[in-house]
Amino acid sequence: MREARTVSHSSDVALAVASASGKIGRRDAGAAADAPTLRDLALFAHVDEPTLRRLAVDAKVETYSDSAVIFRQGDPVASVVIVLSGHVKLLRTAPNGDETLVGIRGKGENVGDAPALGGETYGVSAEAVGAVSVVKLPAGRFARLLRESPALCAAMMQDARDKIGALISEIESLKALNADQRLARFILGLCPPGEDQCRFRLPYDKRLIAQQLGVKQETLSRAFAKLRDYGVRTETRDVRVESVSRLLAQCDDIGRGTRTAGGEPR
Amino acid sequence: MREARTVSHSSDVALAVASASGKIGRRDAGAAADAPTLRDLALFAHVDEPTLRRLAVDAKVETYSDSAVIFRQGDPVASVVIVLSGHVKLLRTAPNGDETLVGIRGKGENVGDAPALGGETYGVSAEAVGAVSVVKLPAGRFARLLRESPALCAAMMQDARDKIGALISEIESLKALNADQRLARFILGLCPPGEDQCRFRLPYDKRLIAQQLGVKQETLSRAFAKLRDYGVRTETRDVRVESVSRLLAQCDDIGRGTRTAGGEPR
DNA sequence: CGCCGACTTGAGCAATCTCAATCATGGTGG
DNA sequence: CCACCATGATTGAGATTGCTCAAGTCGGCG
Repeated sequence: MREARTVSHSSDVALAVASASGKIGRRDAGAAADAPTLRDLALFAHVDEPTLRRLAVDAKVETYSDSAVIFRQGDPVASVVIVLSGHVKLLRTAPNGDETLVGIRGKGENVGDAPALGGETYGVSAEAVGAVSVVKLPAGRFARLLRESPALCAAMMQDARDKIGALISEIESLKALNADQRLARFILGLCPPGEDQCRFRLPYDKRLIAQQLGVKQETLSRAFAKLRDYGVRTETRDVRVESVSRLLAQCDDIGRGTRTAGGEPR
Repeated sequence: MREARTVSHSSDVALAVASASGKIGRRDAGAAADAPTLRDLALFAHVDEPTLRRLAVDAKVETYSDSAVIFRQGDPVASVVIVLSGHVKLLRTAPNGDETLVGIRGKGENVGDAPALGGETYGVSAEAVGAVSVVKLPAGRFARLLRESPALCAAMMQDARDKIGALISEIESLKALNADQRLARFILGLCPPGEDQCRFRLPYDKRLIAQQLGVKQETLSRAFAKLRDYGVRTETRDVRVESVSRLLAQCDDIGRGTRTAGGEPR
């Protein structure tokens, strides 16, 4: 029940779009001095320049502090929200008040869907996980441009396809995998590609990971413990995977009770 | 003609569509859904006539018998498939061969996503549940028209939004509800709106329902048994719900173990 | 130094799965 | 018309997984 209206900062992004300003791009522009912020987003990579320029008008960058509400399920869709830094969690609230985590969006990801012309409402609530900054593009203008720019349309369609694919994968996970396997898959998804042995930091705390995987925190903790036997070592928030390929191969084994622990053939 | 192994019938739909003005609609009393027009599909309700007409060129109606494969995960996307009658199940196959049901499409529903321009592949397999007839629209032409018709684009975008919303609801179900509650919700979704007491027939067999809900068949059977106490009576495939509103209200109760709720001993 | 939040660990219990047997039901061939 | 089989559905009993409740650890920070 925090209602701090925790937007701590809000600024025009138009400037940033017209001229890469360090504050937003947060990377030394270098040769890409005229590469606008919106253009940097993978989502808009192939969108035509004029459309992007018009999108940038009225675009705003906003920052939120931990647990701040970005929009609420049921609110009229006012803007397209894209994460610039930090993570945003998506929650679905049931009629009885229960909240269920239904997704987490990170850097570069579109938090909602493409807006329709008319007055629709958000199907989920979005809330900041730690400090977050986002770009907001007014929904009305966005919807209009959507009708005029096939490239923008294609981009949003691709985004929708990707989202659908990801959601289907999650359903598959929930239906077909047990907690240990889901965690293994989650870890594998975090490993940088290329190296077989790797080391990285969890993107957010374990409580949130537990919700994402659809298990209780205690169960997640035990799952982490189990994965130690499979070459996944964690200390607090740092993870080291001894062999990505091996973990991937053993994914099926994990979760089959203790019977084949030692690799016993039957 | 084509892989006639499972396809028992294939015909041009172009005629039917070209004369969308209405005469073809229900020309003969054929068995299941014969030669409907594209315009009759809710999906295309607001698409402009010229686009629809061009879509209809090369459109085919095909029928499949039980368990026939309509397309396979990994296959290049050849067409947009829309169900005319019967049901189609969507399966995701894991690298280890496990198949998981990730969706069921019924009459009027688009089986896949909007096709992209380039060579993408299906992310799931589609298989007939009982006898099925579908319209197939060539993917290439569809993708092209998508770029030229904002109305078609809007229609597909809305379809994507709906799908995403449904998938999120399913994830919410899987994460937050137990088997009994999921079944209750499923039943509620089948009740025709309006009446408080109702009676209907399950759309497919309980085995499939179990997969859809992510439980084993035995568990589903016990869940049905439990719902009897809440006014849901089933005999084989017919269902009678004594009070939809009451069931809806009790949805939370169902599944809270036997401890709370001065409940009923059986 | 002591508290707090995040995490871990333990013990018992509830939900679900597994294995197995039984029971309808419908179709089929004799 | 009936014995018989195939399939789906139900039911029972025991094994597992994951949840709940309850401590206990750990690291950081005022």
